[in-house]
Amino acid sequence: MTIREVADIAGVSPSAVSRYFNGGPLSEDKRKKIQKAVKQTGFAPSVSAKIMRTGKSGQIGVIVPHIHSDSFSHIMSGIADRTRETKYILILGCTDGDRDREIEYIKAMERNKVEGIILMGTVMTPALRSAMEECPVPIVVTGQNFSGVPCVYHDDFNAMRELTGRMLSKGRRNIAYIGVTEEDAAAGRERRRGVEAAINSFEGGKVSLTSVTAEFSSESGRLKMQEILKRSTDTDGVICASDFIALGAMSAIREAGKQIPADISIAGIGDSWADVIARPQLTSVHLYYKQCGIEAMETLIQFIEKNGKNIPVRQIMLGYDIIERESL
Amino acid sequence: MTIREVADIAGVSPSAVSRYFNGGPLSEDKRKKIQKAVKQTGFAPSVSAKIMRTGKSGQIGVIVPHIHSDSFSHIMSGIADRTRETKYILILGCTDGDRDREIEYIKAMERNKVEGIILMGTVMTPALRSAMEECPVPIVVTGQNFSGVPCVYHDDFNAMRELTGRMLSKGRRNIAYIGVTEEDAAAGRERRRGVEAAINSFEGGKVSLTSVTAEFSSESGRLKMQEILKRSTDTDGVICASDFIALGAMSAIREAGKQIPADISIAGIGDSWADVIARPQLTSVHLYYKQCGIEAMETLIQFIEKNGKNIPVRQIMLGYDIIERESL
DNA sequence: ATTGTGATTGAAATCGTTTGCACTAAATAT
DNA sequence: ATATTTAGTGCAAACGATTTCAATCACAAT
Repeated sequence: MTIREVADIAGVSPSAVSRYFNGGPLSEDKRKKIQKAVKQTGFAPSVSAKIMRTGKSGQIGVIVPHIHSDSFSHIMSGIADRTRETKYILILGCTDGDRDREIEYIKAMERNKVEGIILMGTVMTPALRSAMEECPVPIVVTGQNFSGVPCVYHDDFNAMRELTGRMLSKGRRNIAYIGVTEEDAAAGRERRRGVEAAINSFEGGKVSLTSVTAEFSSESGRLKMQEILKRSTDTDGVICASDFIALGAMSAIREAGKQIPADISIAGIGDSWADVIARPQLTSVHLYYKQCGIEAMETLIQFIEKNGKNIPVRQIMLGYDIIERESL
Repeated sequence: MTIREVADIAGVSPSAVSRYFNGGPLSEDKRKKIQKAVKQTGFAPSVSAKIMRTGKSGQIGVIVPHIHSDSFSHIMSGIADRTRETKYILILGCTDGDRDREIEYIKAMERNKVEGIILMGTVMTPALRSAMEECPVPIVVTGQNFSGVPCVYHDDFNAMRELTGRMLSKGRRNIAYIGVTEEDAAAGRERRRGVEAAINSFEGGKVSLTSVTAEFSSESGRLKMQEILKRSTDTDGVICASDFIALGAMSAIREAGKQIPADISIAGIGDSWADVIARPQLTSVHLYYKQCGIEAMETLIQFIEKNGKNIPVRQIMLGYDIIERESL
């Protein structure tokens, strides 16, 4: 079924039918006739022909490291929500944590004529930066503050600073921090800096800090906590760079026969739904993941509609909420 | 940059360049020249022009109710994994549980010339069935056994039957079942039937069963469990239609001052990662979600390549593993 | 009666590929 | 030596929309 056939049935020219769909000048008379023919045939214009002619695809690409993952899937959900209110459709690329694939997807999406890309950021490499610079379509990054690039991210630094401050104010003085790789600027560097800032600026007495680096998993958190408990027996507070890690660390603490929070208090970040399942319930920081997705989409759409011109790079930092539960 | 320009640079005809990419007859000489020109210009053929001409888009649509959700995101992850090994790209439609949107997406994807669709099934309505029948591209359903439609799903019935049997064999005789709406054939009807089958065929003595229906959430599980505890004080075993529900129910049991599993044992299904976070750890049934996604993609590709002709409808039922933990 | 105005209208060009076809030249079979 | 295949080649016609442009028409103003 083509626009020509519909035109024939309605007794008008193809141009008229096109105008019917895209809103050019059209008499009421023909509008009616076309409407009838369209309803009768169930005709819908071919998207690819439209792309060909106009160069606009109505497609937006999303690149995500892992689609299962509390944070990414919530961001995704925000993106999908906002997308639904628009004319755009979503193309998904899942890298499974492979950095080369990230770049491949940018190029593949470019070839598919997406109008914009949302990249859920993890680590920024030089190769990625140049791929982004070469990319002719706008890219918005989530979860990371990549300099010079539009992005929507969380206030990881202050979230961790305040969280740590909260722990210090409850009298804990021998803090352990279980972080993640510094390659991840947001979850790695910023969060660690937040913890350190809180400790360095604390004026209520002497405080010690031991830091270790873990993977993004519960099991890794457990292992690292075991190490810490073996090394420094006086640890009385643990801050973790993710809830996964924290929940694993809780197991280790319990296995070592210590009470939470009596002997050791602990907190994570991410406000995972499992936090309230754990006993004691885990104190955490709520990050606005879904909102992050919505704002990213918003930013991208603005970029696309304004053709990326005369519009300053927008970097949005979202706030956070400390959710105090039993573990602190 | 078009195929024509590259052809000019390489000093050949556009046809030759096309054949270079798609593998028609081509002399080694020209192949070299074209390769050089392509590398030099970084040319990649326009996808939409290709779609226009061939009618094949290389796109596969995925319709998902909620992208965050342990089960759906794992299926999605399987789909993405398998897709990566193919020439296809993924288009995502997230319905947020809206059934009308499910149908809208089928039509929208059809318009976008996807070559096939994977639909993560929840409830099959007459409207959905007719939308699927009218759809000219193949559709594979996951998680549900829709009659006459290719699908990949789990053996919900036997999973629950065996799980319940396991509980009975540990001496529990007053079973409560917290299910979900029967509209969902897999999670609702099949799982309930499995529980009932185990109880009806049990020959080791008298067994009682009380059933209630909950939502798919932890909070709902907690509320329903409170009801049950109020109603029948002798309940000594609880089976839940999801891990979420079970984890919520555990809270209620604990709040009522009962011990798990001493007073009441409990089990769920889904093998969520939070099961091992909970105390006691929750017994559950592992379902092969990721594999489900992989097989769905596999089935769909076969359908597409064979043009959907002369190929019997494939309905794949995947097995399960009962993961016995502390709560049983 | 003539001209000007503004709204409709359809013919035709265009977007960037793929592919059927006709054709050549070389290789093989008769 | 001739006939037949075979591989390689480029021309030109699609694919199905949008959009420019010139033509048409009704109507008002001169």
